[in-house]
Amino acid sequence: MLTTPSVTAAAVELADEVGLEAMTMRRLAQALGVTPMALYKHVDNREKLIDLMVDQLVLEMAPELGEHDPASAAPGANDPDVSADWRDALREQILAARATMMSHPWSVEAIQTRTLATPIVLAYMDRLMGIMFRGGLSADLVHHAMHTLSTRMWGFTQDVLPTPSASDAAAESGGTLLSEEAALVSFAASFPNIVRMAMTAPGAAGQCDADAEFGFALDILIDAFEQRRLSGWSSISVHS
Amino acid sequence: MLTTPSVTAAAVELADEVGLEAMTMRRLAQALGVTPMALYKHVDNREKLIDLMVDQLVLEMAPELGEHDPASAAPGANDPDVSADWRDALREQILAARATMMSHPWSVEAIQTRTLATPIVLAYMDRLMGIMFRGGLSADLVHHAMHTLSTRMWGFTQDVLPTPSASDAAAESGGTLLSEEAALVSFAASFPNIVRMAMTAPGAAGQCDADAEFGFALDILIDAFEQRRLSGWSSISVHS
DNA sequence: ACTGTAGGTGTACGTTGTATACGTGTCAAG
DNA sequence: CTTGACACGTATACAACGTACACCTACAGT
Repeated sequence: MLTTPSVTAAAVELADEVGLEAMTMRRLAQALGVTPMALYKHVDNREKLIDLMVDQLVLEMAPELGEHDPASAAPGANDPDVSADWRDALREQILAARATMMSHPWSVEAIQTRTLATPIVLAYMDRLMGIMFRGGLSADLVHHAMHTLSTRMWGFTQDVLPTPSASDAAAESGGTLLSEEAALVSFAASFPNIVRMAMTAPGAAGQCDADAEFGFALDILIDAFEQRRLSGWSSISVHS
Repeated sequence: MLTTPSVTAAAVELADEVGLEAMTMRRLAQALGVTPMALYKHVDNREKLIDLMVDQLVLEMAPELGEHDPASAAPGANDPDVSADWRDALREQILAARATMMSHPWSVEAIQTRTLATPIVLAYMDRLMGIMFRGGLSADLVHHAMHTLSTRMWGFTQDVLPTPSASDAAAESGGTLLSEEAALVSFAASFPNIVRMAMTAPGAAGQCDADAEFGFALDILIDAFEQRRLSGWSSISVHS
């Protein structure tokens, strides 16, 4: 028999295989050996289903967030231990998120298209804020930090650095057909800085280490937050 | 008569009004007083059309990038003047991008879904890198900086901080119907840190100043890059 | 035994992107 | 002047999508 969790799990599995866009209600139904409309007895619609998928992801990376009983839970029950520095705790949590997200390629698109947060998502964010509060950050700073982290709090960044193929450069050169080599020369003339970066940066000639890039950026942010905590930063004094 | 630029311009205008998703080929054709299939004489398909729309946006915010003649252009022709500090130049460029992007709400979604960079997009990135190179950053650091900027180099960040309504909290409390007030209490019990942040942070009670948040984050990053430039940072020494 | 309901099916509608075939006006070559 | 190719818009059609609606059917509670 179908249940909401079983449908969600199947949806996750299907999205893992074929991607989010190709995870259609019809294909999902077929994968479950069932009629498309059967899904709607357990799921409001496709959007809500994706909400559920994201929830499952969050639970996968932080199972504690599942036992969520607002009535009986003591405040702060979500909060993980922070014996060490809050910075380590935050980094660790975010890298855990990253590990999960990276194993489900569709999660990036899924999260970016969510408009409303589910309780589980809220619990995750609450946990992140808890770490910062216990680290001594002001509410003001926590607020700015959460905005600054943006999608990085989910362990990913939208990569916006394309690796254009040589054929792109060829296509770009006014329709003139060029050899691959000539195309590269033309490309270098047009975008000298891109070429300079690609040729000179260590490891950038091949593909770069996404984890290292992520860690680089994350450390910058966390260190900046700590620095502002120490100096008693406040958004008010900054106002123009 | 229809032309590729006129179709693109109409698409931008339509997307401005109804959003990217609602900018369908049929509606666009109707807006142009033409049959849907007529568009395909000037545009490969919907995805490519969105590419063109993004190009138009980039040209809107940096018209110089349009005169792009690889054969005759001297290397560095794209590069803006950097009489002042490279940091100011970079910030200025990115804030200019932000101004354009914010006036076209669909641009965020559009950019995030692009997979391949057009020459104009490459020219924009090349220009950003040029600013950094002329500021004295190493290729290594420029590379990391571009990754770290991520979508922020386009002047936006995906906001991932929801403002859940009270009804969400009610819906979340096990299906029990609660008064709005009771729902808020329940919410506070479940997500103490979110509530603490919302109640305490200046301006966070209402809605927060997105421009200020963006500037806060951007300054953190730019300052961090400068700091690493000064200390002769290299990615190699960092490797675990 | 009766009846409501949970959970599945079947059919159908409106909407999407776009392939294919068809016109028709313009302009260049013979 | 004719002709024929080509650029540009049209008409029709298809496959796929999400999902509303009506229906069946088996089991639970009275």
